[in-house]
Amino acid sequence: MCPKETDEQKCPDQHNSTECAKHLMPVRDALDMLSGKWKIPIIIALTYGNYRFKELHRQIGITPKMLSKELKELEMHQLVKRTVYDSTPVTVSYELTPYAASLRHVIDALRDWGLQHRKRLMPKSKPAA
Amino acid sequence: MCPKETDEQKCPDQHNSTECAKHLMPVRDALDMLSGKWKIPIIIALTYGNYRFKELHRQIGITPKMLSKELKELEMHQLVKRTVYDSTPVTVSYELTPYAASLRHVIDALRDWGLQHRKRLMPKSKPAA
DNA sequence: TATATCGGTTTCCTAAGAGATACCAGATAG
DNA sequence: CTATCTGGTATCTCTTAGGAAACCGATATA
Repeated sequence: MCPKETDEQKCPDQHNSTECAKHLMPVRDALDMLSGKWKIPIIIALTYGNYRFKELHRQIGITPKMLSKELKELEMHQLVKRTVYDSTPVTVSYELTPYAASLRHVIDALRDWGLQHRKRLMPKSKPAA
Repeated sequence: MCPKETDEQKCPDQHNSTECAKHLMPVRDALDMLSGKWKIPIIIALTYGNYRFKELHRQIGITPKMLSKELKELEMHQLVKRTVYDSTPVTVSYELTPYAASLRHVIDALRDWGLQHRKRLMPKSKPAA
């Protein structure tokens, strides 16, 4: 999101496109923050407490490369705080910032809709095997 | 989502992984329905009224291939209704189903968070140029 | 001296997402 | 007879997301 906003998306021509961008852009911003394979698992893991890098790596099964990338993004967006302890070997702890709590409502909305949608589309099949 | 659920995601080992999947899977489901470049633009366009295929194509600037794919998915998920009129040439109209209204709350939550997040991260820069 | 730990980074690779372009059949308008 | 409209498909290409594996320097343990 932040670096540049050349993201030119068109829209129905009832409304001019800046008007439309104003509707789309924030949704895109939020979605960019949550989509991808690992953001939600990481955030949910961190709601249960602080974790060190290798702990996250092992526990959610993400490769170090992805984990490093995702954590950097989350930190840039002020959702995660990174703390280095100069123990030996160094340990680095990751925790959610208080601001991250603001995502709660969004994630809840997603989960609620996802739950009822699954029920609607597969009424009697396997209940989350 | 629907076809198969082999999507094995791990999770912090405080909770067993089925427990954790129960948290993650619905969020994934919802996110799958909304992420990607075109779902939201299409849905928002259709909230302003019915559109024919070529109209959507021209107005939101999506290629026919992608549009076709996205509309099929939305229809499969009962969010969009497709109606064929045997005028000449045939016209096909797409509209949101009443069920699609259930997404309203989710999209609003995303937009609200996106708006305040943008303000937080870029307090005084360009206001959606 | 060898091995393991820590938090990453680097390189290589594949699969998926997405764009560009051409094309189709049927009918009508010029 | 040709061009144009419709709702799409098919093919080719490029870009991005993501995984696998090896590696790094510093330190501790065996």
